[in-house]
Amino acid sequence: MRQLSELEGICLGIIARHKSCTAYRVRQELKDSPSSHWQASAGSVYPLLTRLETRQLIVAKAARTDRRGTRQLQITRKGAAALREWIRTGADADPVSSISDPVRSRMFFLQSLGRAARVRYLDAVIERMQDYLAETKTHLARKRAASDRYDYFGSLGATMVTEARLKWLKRVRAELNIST
Amino acid sequence: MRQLSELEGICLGIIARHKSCTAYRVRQELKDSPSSHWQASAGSVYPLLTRLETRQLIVAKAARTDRRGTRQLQITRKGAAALREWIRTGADADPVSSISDPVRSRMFFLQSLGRAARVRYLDAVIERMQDYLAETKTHLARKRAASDRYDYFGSLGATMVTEARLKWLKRVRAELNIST
DNA sequence: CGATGCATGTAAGCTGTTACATGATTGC
DNA sequence: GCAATCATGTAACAGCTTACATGCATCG
Repeated sequence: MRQLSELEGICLGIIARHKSCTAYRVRQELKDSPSSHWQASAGSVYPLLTRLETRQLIVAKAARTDRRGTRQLQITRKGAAALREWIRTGADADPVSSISDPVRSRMFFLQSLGRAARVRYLDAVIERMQDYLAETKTHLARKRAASDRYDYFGSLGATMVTEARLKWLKRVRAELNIST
Repeated sequence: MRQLSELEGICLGIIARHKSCTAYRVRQELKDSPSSHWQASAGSVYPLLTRLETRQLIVAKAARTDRRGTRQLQITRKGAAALREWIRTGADADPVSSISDPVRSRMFFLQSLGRAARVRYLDAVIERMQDYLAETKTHLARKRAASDRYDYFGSLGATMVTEARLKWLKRVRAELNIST
C-alpha cells in the first residue's frame, strides 16, 4: 500500500474529523485555513478523492433527498489505518527538515539587489509578515475558544513560526543598518 | 514575461553568484543545502535550465578543453533583471504566508492516534527535530566564518524557524502531560 | 586500470494548476 | 424570481519524481 501524499493525508484527516462530509466541504476547509498554502482547486481535490475511494480508504453515500448528486464521504477502517500511518511518517527525517520558505530562499540572493532596493524589499516583507502574523493570531484566538485542542496546537505552531520569521527579518534588517 | 517559479529563481540565483558554473554544480549546491527540500533531480534541473536558456535568461559556453560536453552557464542581463524581479515577489502575500510544514499538518489530526501513540509520536518528532536543529547550527557556524553574509542570513532563518518549531513541539508535549 | 566523481540527459508517470462548465438549493 | 452558495466535475497543461542511460576525467 503506497504512502499517502501530503494533500491526501490532509483530506483524509478532514473527512475523519467530520463523521461525514462532502467533497465541497473538504475544499472549503482547506481554503479557510490561513496556514495552508493549498489552493485546493477542484481539479486536485476531486481526482484525489476518487483515488482515495478506489483504494477503499473512503466510501461515498448518496443523499437520497438531494437531486444534485451530493455525496457524503466517510472514512473506512482501512482509511483510518492509513491516516494513522501517514501521521507517523511525520517523524521521518524528510517531513522534519523539508520546510521550504520562499522568503528564506530569496534571502540567499539578496546581494543581487542594489543597497537601497535591498532595504526597501526587507521593509516590504516585514510589513507583510506583520499583517500575516496578526491574521494568524486572530485565527488562533478563535481556535482557542472553540473546537478541539489539536486545531489549537496546529494554529499555535503557525503563529510561533511566523513570529520566528518576523524576528529573523527584523534582525537581518538591523544588521544591514549597522554595517551600511 | 512569465514569473519565475521557486526552483527557477533559486537556480538562476545560484548561477548568478558563481560567475560561471555547470548544471552539475547547480545540482550539487541544491543537494548540499540542508534547508532545502529540493531533491534537484537531474530530471527537473536539466529541463529547467533548458527553459531558462530558451528564455535567454542564461547563456551556455562550451569549454573547449573538455570532450564530455561540459557547458559553463552564465546569467544574462535579462536574466539578472528577472532574478531581481523574482526576489521582489517575495514581498507578495503568497510567499509570506505559504509555508507548509508536514509536521504541523499532521498536528491537526493527532486525535486519530490513541493516547499512548500520540505521546510516542511527539517524542519521536521532538528527537528528530533536535537532531535537525543541531545539523542546522553546524551549517550556520560554517557560514558565519566564510562566505557572504546573505548565505549566513539565510541559514540563520532556517535555524530560528527550527528553534521555534522545536519550542512549539515541546510546549504541546507538556500540555498533553498536564491534562493526561 | 579501476573506482569515484564529474557531467549530461531522457521517458514514463503522477500530481497539481488554471480555466472552463454545469446544475441544484436556499434565503431574501 | 434572482442571487449567493452548495455541489460536482473535466481538459489542457506544467512541473517534478523516479528510474534509466551514457560517457569523460582524475587520482591512486
